[in-house]
Amino acid sequence: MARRVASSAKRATVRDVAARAGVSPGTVSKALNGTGQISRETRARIVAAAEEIDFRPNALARSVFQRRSYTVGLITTDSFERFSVPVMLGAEDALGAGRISVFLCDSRDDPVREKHYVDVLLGRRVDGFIVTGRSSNERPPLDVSPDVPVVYALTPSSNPADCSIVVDDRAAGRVAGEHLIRLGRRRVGHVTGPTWFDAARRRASGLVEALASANVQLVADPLYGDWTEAWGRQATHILLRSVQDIDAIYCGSDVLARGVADSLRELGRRVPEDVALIGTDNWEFIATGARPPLTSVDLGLTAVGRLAAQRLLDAIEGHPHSGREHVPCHLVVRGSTDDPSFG
Amino acid sequence: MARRVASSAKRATVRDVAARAGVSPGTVSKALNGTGQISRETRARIVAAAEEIDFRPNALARSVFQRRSYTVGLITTDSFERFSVPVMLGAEDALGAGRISVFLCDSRDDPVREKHYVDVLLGRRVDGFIVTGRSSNERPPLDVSPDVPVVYALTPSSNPADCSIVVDDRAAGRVAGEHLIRLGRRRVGHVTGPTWFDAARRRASGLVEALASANVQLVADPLYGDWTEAWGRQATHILLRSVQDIDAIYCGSDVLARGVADSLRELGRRVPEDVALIGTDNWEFIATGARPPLTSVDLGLTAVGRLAAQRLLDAIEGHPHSGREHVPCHLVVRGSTDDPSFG
DNA sequence: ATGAAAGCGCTAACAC
DNA sequence: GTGTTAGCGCTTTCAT
Repeated sequence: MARRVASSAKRATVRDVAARAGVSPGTVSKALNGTGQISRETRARIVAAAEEIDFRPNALARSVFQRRSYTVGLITTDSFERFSVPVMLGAEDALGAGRISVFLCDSRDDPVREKHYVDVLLGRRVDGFIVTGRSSNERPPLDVSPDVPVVYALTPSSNPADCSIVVDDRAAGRVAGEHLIRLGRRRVGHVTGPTWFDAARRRASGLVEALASANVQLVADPLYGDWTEAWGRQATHILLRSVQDIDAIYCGSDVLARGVADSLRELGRRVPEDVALIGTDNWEFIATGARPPLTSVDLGLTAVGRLAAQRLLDAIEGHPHSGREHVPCHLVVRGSTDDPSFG
Repeated sequence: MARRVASSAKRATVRDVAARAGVSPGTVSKALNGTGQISRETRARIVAAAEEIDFRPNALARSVFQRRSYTVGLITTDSFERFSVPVMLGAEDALGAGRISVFLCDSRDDPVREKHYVDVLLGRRVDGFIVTGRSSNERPPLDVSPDVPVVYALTPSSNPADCSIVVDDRAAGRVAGEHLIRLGRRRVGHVTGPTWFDAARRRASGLVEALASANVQLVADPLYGDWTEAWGRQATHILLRSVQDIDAIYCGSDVLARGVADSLRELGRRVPEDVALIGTDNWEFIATGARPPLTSVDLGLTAVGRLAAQRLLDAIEGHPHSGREHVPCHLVVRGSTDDPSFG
């Protein structure tokens, strides 16, 4: 007693149930799992006995010889920030529905921590891993034997053969551009994050592409900066100073778009009447809090997580996927492009 | 072969190591765990053999008879939003350091889902649970047998005997009030969230208390509304219309404070020169993005998670804690109260 | 339809 | 020091 820690209170086992129901342990197993042939009556007796003593089969013992734990490791390099969270949510949701439990690991972008987590979880015999992070930039593959399924979500593996589920940044830019063209805007500017974010460059090229289809060019080179409201404000000043008749701005993030919206208002331009404004991420909180609420491209982060989970389950079942897969994005229209006077 | 799914590739066992090192399985166990007496030489041989075949002990098998899994369940009622995330981060951090793995569960505030998760994790023989949520409001206790340790983080159990780690909302209001008094402000207003948030009411009373110590009263009743920027803006108009010489506003959240800051600027009041402004939460992103950056009360959410983990570990070791424990908050001073001209 | 026995991978107690 | 044995809780042949 004194040698046992508090948590290890003995719980009911198949043997207890067997004794109570007057059968053998093997029979209990069959009855409760629906395997083998059991008479209707004994099964009822066994089920009753199990409930009476609150029997809960020990999943660990089962996993030992099933060679499967029905658990997966979810590794985020990025202290679950704004972007990894929806991904994790989607993954957890999809896995939980399949009765798979999820181990949460925050590697903090530290390879040593990551290795540690992988080792521990391998010891726990996880069936696979989902790896996620902050950006669309590539990351080195997880260092595990090839027979352990791994799916990368949001942040793809640098090995193109690995299964990676990512957002479609290029399409995001395109969707924004097409919307602006549809609205009849022709003097379009672009404000975004740092050039070393693949996402920023891809969104820009998607935008350029969409505009080109309508024979429109950006009024100025994309303004690359950092992902802050302050840069959004500053970039607006730069843009308006150099371009007189700008009538639309697409931003690489909602945060940037907020900064832009604030500066536009202060400079006397009306949104959307004078300048239509589109953000990216569809971060509810930011988009709806802005004045006016922001039209934004939703990248489908939750769907990324959900799909990653699906692909991982497939791989675990022996049907691995390979290569990168893009999740479609979609536009969410709000006041910053939806001019009520045109309604 | 065909009957095995991909993930169940056979991994090395103690027996394999034993064969390779020319010893018995029992000896391998002792050598690798540092138990029993083993000659320096054989141990070296065993360790070498283990590494050669990449042996990783099966934690599940070990847990079966150790009656401990070294895992805990982390249940959030709240799709890890802004408030639960730092808590979870802190918990994961503290537990990971103690070689405990964390199961992530998003109950979405649905009792049925919660029960499901608890059942599954009990089957996995978790050593305990941490339960977290969005608000400071009480929640019903988790429905598990009393010998399973549970710690509530952020959202306390309605049973006061349960171990709950919470933020100190009253102190938050007090800290803000004391800071304003120290700055020489005497005409203080308060804008906050809905009355049915315990946190809102407690912060208000803490503020009132601090002001009272300096013989100061609020210039108007606290303005209760919702936790949005829009309400922050609206409340500012209300306040300024009814009170002429207001010189400070404390807000129940940073989001509210942002709305207030925007309206103050637009109404021609300078922050902090004319009106000092304090928010709550210290949400980096919001606080630093505001103009000027917001002074804010940091509630210590990460510390809540970390402490909850610590308390849970204690309980698992047989030293349960009982009752509510408050984590101290602290003020983070930024431009909205820090008038450079007084520097 | 049910029971007995063997075994998953690991460790602890007891021999030698 | 090291090997042998038994057993954690569960499942799965194989008898009966």
